[in-house]
Amino acid sequence: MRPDPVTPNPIPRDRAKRIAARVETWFAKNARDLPWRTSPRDPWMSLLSEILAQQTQISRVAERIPALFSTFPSPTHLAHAPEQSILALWSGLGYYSRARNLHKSAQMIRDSFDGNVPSAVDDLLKLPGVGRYTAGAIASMVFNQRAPIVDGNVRRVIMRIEGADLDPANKATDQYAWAQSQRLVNACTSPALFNEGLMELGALICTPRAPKCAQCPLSRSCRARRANLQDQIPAPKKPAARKAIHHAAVIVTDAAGKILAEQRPARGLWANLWQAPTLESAERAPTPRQITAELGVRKLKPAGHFLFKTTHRDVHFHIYSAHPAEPSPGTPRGEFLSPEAIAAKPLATPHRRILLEIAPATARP
DNA sequence: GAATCGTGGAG
DNA sequence: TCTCCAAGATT
Repeated sequence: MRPDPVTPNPIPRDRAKRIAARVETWFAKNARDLPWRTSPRDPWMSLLSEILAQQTQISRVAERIPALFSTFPSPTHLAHAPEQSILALWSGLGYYSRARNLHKSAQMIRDSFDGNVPSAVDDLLKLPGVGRYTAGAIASMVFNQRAPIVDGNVRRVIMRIEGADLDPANKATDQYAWAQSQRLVNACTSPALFNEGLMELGALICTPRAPKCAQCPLSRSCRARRANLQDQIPAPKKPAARKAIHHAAVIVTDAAGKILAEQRPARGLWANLWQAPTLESAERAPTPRQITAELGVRKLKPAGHFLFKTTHRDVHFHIYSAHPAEPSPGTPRGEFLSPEAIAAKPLATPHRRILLEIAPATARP
């Protein structure tokens, strides 16, 4: 950390009141127009937007909310729909466990909360996929309760105004942020206005890089600014090491032009999503011999390759085309589907390209 | 409790 | 191109 760290102290009550009032005033004038910011707020649309917003930029959430909310206008609608239907709408968003948890949450809301999104933090925490932040966000922003929230924005704003140059990897830093968030929300006038305003301030003004201190309503109270440390707080986290892995994806086309697709395992990367039959290897690319043996296909032909990067892996995709083995004893995992049926499946993102772009371009029998 | 879970925007 | 990280949660 910095050679001269500032000691973290609880925000005094009068300072907290002053800061909260400035945030509320600023937010009343500077709030973005977002689909879920209706008056009054719809609790279900708010929950949808909060789940979507986990580790996802707000602009992308705003794009997706209309389709999701019109397809599932209430928890009950989603509770009665197949899991695949929400997964399909989630395509390309990442963190697909959010979609599966949301489906379970909708059923829990239907069965245990009379179809209404609960308002108490303790009840919200019972919903799968709803953690401390999301529970506090719904309780405060929708139901105006004095619940603290800490997301990336709030953590950054608090650390800066307090000049708290703490190790982001340290668990104590998290506790510190939650404690300060609680003191601030205790001192504000409207928890709904203040909490959402604090996040908005972090998103628009107190940004990770090049914060717009000249426009900030808290600049005079900001200790990082006073010490010209706003660019060093918070300190960056260590990047996660990425591992290379090889996937051999095989486009199998039958005589009728249908394409083989299989569902991925329920755990791990792209859990439950669909893909072209795939072999994975940590060391090297699977050989044609391994592929034909494992997948029970014939006439294997190379059809391209590309690199797909995720946070933790560099996935080298080796694409092949092939025909089904005849007769069928070895006939592979998955099922033959029309291109239209495949397009409607929740596809693992790289397989969207493989099955919808590369497959039509490969030769057919 | 460290590792895992995606994808894309912004600089 | 490369880094950082986004309205975090789960195991």
